Amino acid sequence: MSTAEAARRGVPDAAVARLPGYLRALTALAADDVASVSSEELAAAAGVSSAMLRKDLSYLGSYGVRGVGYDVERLASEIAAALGLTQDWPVAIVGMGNLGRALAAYRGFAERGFRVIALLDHDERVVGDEVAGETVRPMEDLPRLVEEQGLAIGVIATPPEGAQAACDHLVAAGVRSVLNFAAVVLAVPEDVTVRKVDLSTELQILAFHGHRGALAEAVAP
Amino acid sequence: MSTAEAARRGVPDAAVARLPGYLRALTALAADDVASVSSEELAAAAGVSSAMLRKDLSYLGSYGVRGVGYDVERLASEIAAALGLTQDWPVAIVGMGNLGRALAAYRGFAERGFRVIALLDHDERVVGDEVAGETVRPMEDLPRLVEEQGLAIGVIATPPEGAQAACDHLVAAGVRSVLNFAAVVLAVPEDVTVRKVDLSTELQILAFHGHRGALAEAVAP
DNA sequence: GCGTGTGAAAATCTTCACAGCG
DNA sequence: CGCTGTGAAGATTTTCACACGC
Repeated sequence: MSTAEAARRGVPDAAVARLPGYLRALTALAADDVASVSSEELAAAAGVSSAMLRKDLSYLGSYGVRGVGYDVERLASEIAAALGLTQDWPVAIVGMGNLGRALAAYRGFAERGFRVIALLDHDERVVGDEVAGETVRPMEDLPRLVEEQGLAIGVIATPPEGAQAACDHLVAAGVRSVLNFAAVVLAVPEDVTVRKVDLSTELQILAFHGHRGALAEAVAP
Repeated sequence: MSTAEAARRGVPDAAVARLPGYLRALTALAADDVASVSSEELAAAAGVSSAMLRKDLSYLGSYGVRGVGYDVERLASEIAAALGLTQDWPVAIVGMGNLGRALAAYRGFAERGFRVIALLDHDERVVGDEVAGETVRPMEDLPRLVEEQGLAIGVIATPPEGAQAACDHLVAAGVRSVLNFAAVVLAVPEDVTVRKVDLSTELQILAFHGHRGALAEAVAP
């Protein structure tokens, strides 16, 4: 089974969400010149069970050697291929407030082919500003960025009120992948994928667990 | 069934993860002076199905009225109680690099009882700096922050290399909830809850879907 | 009548455990 | 022999559909 075939079939969402973790662990191993790794070792490095790791990898194909393990380089490139990281992913950040500026300065994008090609804001008072060495552009530039530079991913870092409008602009221009940092639910056509990153939600989930732990302790100390 | 009882029993993790979304939608409705809402309406606002919303709420108790819907204020306070948001949650941010500084300046924490009470860094050249109006403290202050100020949540914004050490410091001081922005898997005792926020993982998942969409199109246009 | 609350069914995800292959 | 790959079992999550109570 080729990687392309595997990708075309259904790799379960839960498995896809773990692939970046495996890839990171493999990259770290490769940097330490480790050539081969067992499912047990790799699973430990990625923080999952070995059974789950093997099952996840089986959705991509059979890239291990029984009785031996996985070739680190080989497996890393298979996972990268499955995730679509052999191509370039031009990214635009929309919304140049506190968060947008922090993201623009963040170097984490550069890895793995995610290239920030534009910073945008709908506020004409912000357009033209210099942020992280780039000039902030108006939203009207989006269609050209998609057509001429293959813009594929939009990052929304606007205040909640402006997020849906920003998203609509991105979608209208042809962007089909959106990473949303704003605390709102975005409405999009079904061929558009949205993922949400929300600090406040994460803190509230932590609060639940902290709270629950305290309760459990009070009941059965 | 009281909220405390419900919290003590198992609310499924998947349901807990959605409660903050419901709470946000309810807060928005309350701000618009909406007094009552149906599961259909609230579900739409939170981006889930109405069946799922009702099931999730049923884990907390029966706070709706058949044939009518939910009282917005009442439901909001029940969910807040279930999440443990009636108490204060002092937060410390560890790591004053780019990301840590952005988080320190971010106002989103202030909501819902999450109060940033300290900014820390292990680098003595950074300790003493002024960030967002606060003086950066050394890691050694952690035990005192836990004892004297009830520090409950640690946010790790260090580079990957320093994340495990930062986490160990937090755990040793008695913090049992950690929000990890560093791209590593943290090892913690099992009574500590860790949640991870990772830009790079999210982008890779988006790449998978973008890639997959393109493949599907190539096969069956 | 209407919309909640909930058993039961369906779908999805995780773990188990071992056959199979190098 | 050792470790992968995988059916089958088990657990969890989501959806369905309708009884129930205001």
